[in-house]
Amino acid sequence: MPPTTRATLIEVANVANTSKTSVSRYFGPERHKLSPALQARIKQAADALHYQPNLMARGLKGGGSRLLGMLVADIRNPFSVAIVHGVEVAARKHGYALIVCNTDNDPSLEQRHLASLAAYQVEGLVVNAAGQPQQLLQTIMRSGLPLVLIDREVGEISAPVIGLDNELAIDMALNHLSHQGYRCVLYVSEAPEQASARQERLQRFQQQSASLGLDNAILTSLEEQEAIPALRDFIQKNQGVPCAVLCANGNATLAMTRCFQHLEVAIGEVGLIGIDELDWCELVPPGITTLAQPTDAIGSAAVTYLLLQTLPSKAAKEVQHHHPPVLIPRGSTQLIGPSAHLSP
Amino acid sequence: MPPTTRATLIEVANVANTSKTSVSRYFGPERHKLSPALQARIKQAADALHYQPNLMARGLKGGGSRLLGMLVADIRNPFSVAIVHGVEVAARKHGYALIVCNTDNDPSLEQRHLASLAAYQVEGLVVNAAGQPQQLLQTIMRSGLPLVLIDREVGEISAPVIGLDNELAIDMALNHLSHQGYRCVLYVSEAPEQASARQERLQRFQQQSASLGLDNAILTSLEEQEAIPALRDFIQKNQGVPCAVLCANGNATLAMTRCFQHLEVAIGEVGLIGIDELDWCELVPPGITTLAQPTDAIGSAAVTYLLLQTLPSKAAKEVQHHHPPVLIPRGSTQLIGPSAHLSP
DNA sequence: CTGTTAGCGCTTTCAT
DNA sequence: ATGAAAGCGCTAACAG
Repeated sequence: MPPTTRATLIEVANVANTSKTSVSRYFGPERHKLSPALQARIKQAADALHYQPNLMARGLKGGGSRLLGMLVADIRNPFSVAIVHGVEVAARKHGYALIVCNTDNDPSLEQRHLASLAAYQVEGLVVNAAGQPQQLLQTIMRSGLPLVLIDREVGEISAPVIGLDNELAIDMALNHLSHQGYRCVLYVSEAPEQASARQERLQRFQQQSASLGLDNAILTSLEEQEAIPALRDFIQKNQGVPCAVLCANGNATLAMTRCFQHLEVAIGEVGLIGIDELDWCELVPPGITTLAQPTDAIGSAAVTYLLLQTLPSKAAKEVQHHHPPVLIPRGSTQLIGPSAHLSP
Repeated sequence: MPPTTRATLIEVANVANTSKTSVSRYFGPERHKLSPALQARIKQAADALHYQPNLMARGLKGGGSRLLGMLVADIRNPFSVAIVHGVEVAARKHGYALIVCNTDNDPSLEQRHLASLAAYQVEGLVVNAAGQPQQLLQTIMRSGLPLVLIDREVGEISAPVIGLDNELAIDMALNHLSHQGYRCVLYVSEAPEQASARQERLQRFQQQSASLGLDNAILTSLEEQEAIPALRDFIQKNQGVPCAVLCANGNATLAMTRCFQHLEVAIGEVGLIGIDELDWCELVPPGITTLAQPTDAIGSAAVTYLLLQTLPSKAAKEVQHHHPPVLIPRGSTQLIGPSAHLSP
């Protein structure tokens, strides 16, 4: 028994006593052009040999690889995973398999992954960038490979960016906080350089908190050494005023929850709301209010967009780029205790 | 500018005024056999054309696809993701890319994915099974494709199963609980049929809890309708005796944490320990004790094992199959309050 | 060192 | 309705 031996078209053809062409037709979209008799013979032979068409070889000729590629900045981030899941489901629905590369936020790894995805002849690329691989993406786009960016722009790249409606998200958060009676809010985000979504959120926060008449402060580090004193100062400076913290993403929510606990600040008394819904947000008493991202919709939109580019050059502008979040109110933005449970 | 046009070996050869072979050599492991002058010419031509070798075509001849395939039962489970990450890192280290398929615990999807992974000519398969795709795996193995199972056996398949040392994990949990003063423990697991790891853990629990002289009870459902009354009854029946709950995996920990909160049972007073470390375990007061799985080690072992099978038929039995967990003690197994902080 | 010549497994005209 | 033959982009002997 030889080591790695998969049956080939030819072997099937021989066993079925016919030609390569017919077997090929049998496994392609032209099966109906074969006589029932031949079909039966081929089926039998193929089954007997456990034949599986070799997609690599198929891709080589004309057929295309039926592969989509995806680059993720951090696969251990639940948000990223949710997006991957969305993309994968959508890809499958269209008959594509997905090859996922995780860059662990390493720009050089990102470059290498990008190169190898191209090398694998993927027919489309979904990129959640860690760094700013402009050059590579530029040449990739020029080569005609459909490209979609998730969540983050990359330099001047003119590919569509699909993701959360960041402005809406900030507005919803701020309105909620304001409506719940908080008058002053600390915005917490990772360093916003290099990530357009972070910039958009931050900027909108600055505009809107002002126009809503909310006092505001900003923290752009999640390091405990910075975050803990920042939170403490924020609360002290605003004694008597109902304060809240708005976390720009799941990581920020995690970090700030730790800070609250470290400082023994009562969650809710000082409000806490975060973008990104996480398993545990309902578990940390009294429950953390979140804005959930519609990850499946985003993933699906990404794939739809890619595939549209493949087709005859439809304008393809019908794909939604900015997806609205869903507010999940919990105790962490309940200023007055368990009353007023029915906030809008 | 034609749509999807990647440069080919031949074009590079033409531009560089040389032959296919030389260009091929340049991109293969024999670059050093080319004169510096030729190398320079080729490099220049390749750069100018943005040439990327086509891995599909390469794989077709002899080279192999340099692809590993992985099947995951539930990609949204943090444990699975951690394993994927481990496998991916290890694969990359050996020069392989990883194509990940998520089955969403759907056996029929699992079948289809398995087939397409084979079709993509992956050189090895890491499978975290959802169902029991024995037949397919059987024929896949017979075809000579290296196969490794993660965490769960599949029927009679004789592939190695790599994962946690389940018996050790249960022993560690029970010893810890016992040492902390708990005398009676409820074991919570999802339905153990179909998943060998669950069976092993459950069985070991039954043996060891008995031999340690601990009272025990078992719950094999995470549904609130069953779990809440079960937990309540368990506590009531053992009033006066220090009770604890042992969760067989992350899902169980999540579910039971909800139950504790629902019933307003104080975590710690009734102990709580779970297999699988999760982000939020330190956040739910007073912190939930866990046994962390060494996911990177498991992923790495899986890849190592696959690759060993590829090589000359070394016995390859040196790969570790059962990996020890790491105990992370927290407040949830602190029976007496914040004293005795230095448990072993 | 470099080029020539066969294919790899499959699809696809173009005949029959 | 079926088959023969010509590649797809690349690697791998085998000459020079």
